[in-house]
Amino acid sequence: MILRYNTDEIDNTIVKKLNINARTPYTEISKQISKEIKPLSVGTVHVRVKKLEEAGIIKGSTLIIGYESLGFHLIAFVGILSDSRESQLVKEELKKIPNIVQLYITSGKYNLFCRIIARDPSDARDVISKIGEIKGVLRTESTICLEESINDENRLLSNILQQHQSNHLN
Amino acid sequence: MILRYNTDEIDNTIVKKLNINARTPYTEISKQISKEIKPLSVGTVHVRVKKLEEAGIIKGSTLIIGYESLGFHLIAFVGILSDSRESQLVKEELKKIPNIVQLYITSGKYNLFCRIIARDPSDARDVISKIGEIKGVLRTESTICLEESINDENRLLSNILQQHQSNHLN
DNA sequence: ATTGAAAGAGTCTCAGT
DNA sequence: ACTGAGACTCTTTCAAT
Repeated sequence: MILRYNTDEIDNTIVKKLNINARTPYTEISKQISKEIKPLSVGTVHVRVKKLEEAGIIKGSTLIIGYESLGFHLIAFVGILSDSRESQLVKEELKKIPNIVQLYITSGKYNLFCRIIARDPSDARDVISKIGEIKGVLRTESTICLEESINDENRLLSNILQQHQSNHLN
Repeated sequence: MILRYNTDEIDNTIVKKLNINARTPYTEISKQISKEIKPLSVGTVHVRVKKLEEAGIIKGSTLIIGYESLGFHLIAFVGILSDSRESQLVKEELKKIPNIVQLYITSGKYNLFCRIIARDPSDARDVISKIGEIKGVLRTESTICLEESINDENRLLSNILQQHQSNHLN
């Protein structure tokens, strides 16, 4: 259940700092906010983080992994056209492929659209073939990435939070 | 500088646990590995995390943000065809749009390919118009997402790490 | 590379405001 | 909603192995 919640400048600062480093100690957040905005105790930082979690704004924390360091150098986008009667089945088969890191049901040219991470062009070809061989998949169209310019899901965050309040939802 | 580094089962377990929750205490990781694999002190967990960071495998940690809770309900992929002589300029202009959370230079049908997060269809339309109005952009093609099935950059991780070693790089 | 210990730092809760 | 204090837990370093 997502609760209504209006964020203020203090929440925004907390989220921004934790977004840069999820292990930032709350004591340090408290110190910095006390200096930059207004005096704030550690206990309050703690309570605020809890509320942001309860509101569904902070869903958790995770590592930023260097896939390059692990030998994965290739990213591609794959549009999939599938038999609409088989779409549920196709989706389940796609979920079995670990290289698919994003998968969306889409409107427009394709029914499904995904982003894959692969070791190299040959590995990518294997993954794309595997997608093409799924029963119900009619056609795929791939876009190979040559260079990553932006990859940061939370890039929007500082812009949203500059508005000093979140939307009201239920 | 990325160093050569071979991960073992212990590194893999550390990465997996931190990936699920970046704030997992090292003491707890140490306890769990001691139970599941072999006795391991907290100090060693600490040293191993540091090495994984130095090797570029752990690049940092971040929050998982609930964009739905913040009023952002729409994801779209946008393929961009641009005048190749202006591509550097187009890229710089695209970087100014905060809704673009992924941006790649690509080969194939498009020169550039991006993924955007927007509040709603009308907001998405504004973002896509803004992209289309950039000098040097010839054409865009959008794919609107109806449903998110997978969105987890680190989904690959458990599969890679099951192999119990990383690739050798420099 | 790993340990165990120790000092310092951080977490988390709660009674009081 | 915030604070400050207290008990507990975690981090981080390091000499020893």
